[in-house]
Amino acid sequence: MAENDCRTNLIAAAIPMFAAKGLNGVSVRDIAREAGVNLSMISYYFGGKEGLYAAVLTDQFASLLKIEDIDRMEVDTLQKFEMYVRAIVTRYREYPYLLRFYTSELTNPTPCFETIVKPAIKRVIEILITAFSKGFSHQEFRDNLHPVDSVLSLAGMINFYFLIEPVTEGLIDHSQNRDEELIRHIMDIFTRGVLKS
Amino acid sequence: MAENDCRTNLIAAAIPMFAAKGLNGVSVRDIAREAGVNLSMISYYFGGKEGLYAAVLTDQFASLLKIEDIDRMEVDTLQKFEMYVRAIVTRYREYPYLLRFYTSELTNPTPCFETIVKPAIKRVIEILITAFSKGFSHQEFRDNLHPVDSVLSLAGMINFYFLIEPVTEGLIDHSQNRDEELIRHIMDIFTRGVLKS
DNA sequence: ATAGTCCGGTCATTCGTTTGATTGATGTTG
DNA sequence: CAACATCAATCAAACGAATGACCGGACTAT
Repeated sequence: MAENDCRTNLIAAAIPMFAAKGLNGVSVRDIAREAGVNLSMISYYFGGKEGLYAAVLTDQFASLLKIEDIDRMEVDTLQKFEMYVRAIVTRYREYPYLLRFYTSELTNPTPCFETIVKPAIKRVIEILITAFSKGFSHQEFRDNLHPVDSVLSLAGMINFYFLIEPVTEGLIDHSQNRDEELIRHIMDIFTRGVLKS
Repeated sequence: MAENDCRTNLIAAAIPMFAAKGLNGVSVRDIAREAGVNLSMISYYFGGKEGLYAAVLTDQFASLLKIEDIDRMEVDTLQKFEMYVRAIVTRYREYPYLLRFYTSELTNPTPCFETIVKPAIKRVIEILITAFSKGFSHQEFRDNLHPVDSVLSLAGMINFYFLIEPVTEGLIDHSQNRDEELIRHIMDIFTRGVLKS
């Protein structure tokens, strides 16, 4: 049997459960049963329920840092923004539960917020601000734009689209088929919104 | 003694507690203690913990329906969008915990989501879509825009700004002083983003 | 009096954690 | 080679604490 099987099974089982109901909405017994593993393995491998939750969050948010790559690329500002939007969409498709942890921690923060979630999100926002400021100093954007507001507008458009899905599932097709159209749409509005004339 | 004092105190105490930690993150004993009220009053007035939570959500989301007014006003489409953004900002200032319930239910839905939260949010989105479609048929907006995507972009910009506050509090001033600048900024990007050339 | 309101106390569950025993694989020693 | 020791991994069982719900009685104002 593969080593660390218990550990792996526990994390795999915990991800969708914590994502759906939050840290306090799931019991360790439910997780252990779902993982097909003995209850005490949670304390054994993770030091307790919160440790398992922290391991899940670490796993999920590690993927977000692929966005670091954008910071190092030699492309123009608007291309960087499109790469960001594309990266977010890709992340949420690869990690269907990431956004749940993202917003759950923003709304009902646990001790993991300060240590895991906030640094990861902050890093992404800072990368966007840096990109915007560079374009701004090159006079690409309108003078009266505020870098943080502008960047948060873009981030809001793409993140909110996924967040609001439980409400809009009857109004619009949220499948992967439409991702390209969505990206084009958001970049279209944002580009015309910030570019000069 | 004021009538319904217990009931009122319980709701008032429960709002910030449920908002901060979610339905499962708070115990009825904590709420009762904070309200200065006997524990059994929760069952007496609300039939249990979930009943109290439902009462809190009903109270919070009732305020959102003031946005219905926008639907009936005889102003042009872009003005309606600005009224929406203004209404959202005003709601979040008057009800500092509304957004927490909003996103908490979107992320970790309770039985209240289908009955209280989803209908309220859906109604607001439909009002925006109606407004957009009207402007669209009047050829105000660019042809290749999708009504739902466009409307969600606007809603995303303003809602995400407040949602992300715990991360950006060091980067930008989130006080009420800057609300007008924020509204102008978002409307600026959105207007240029959707209007014809 | 009596209906509405409030309270202390208690119920059965469920919670997260811990214990002590057992397993099986590996290494060590005579 | 055989007997023993060591170790991490796993298990069933149990722990005490906390949970949400509820009961019967007491208070209060009409």
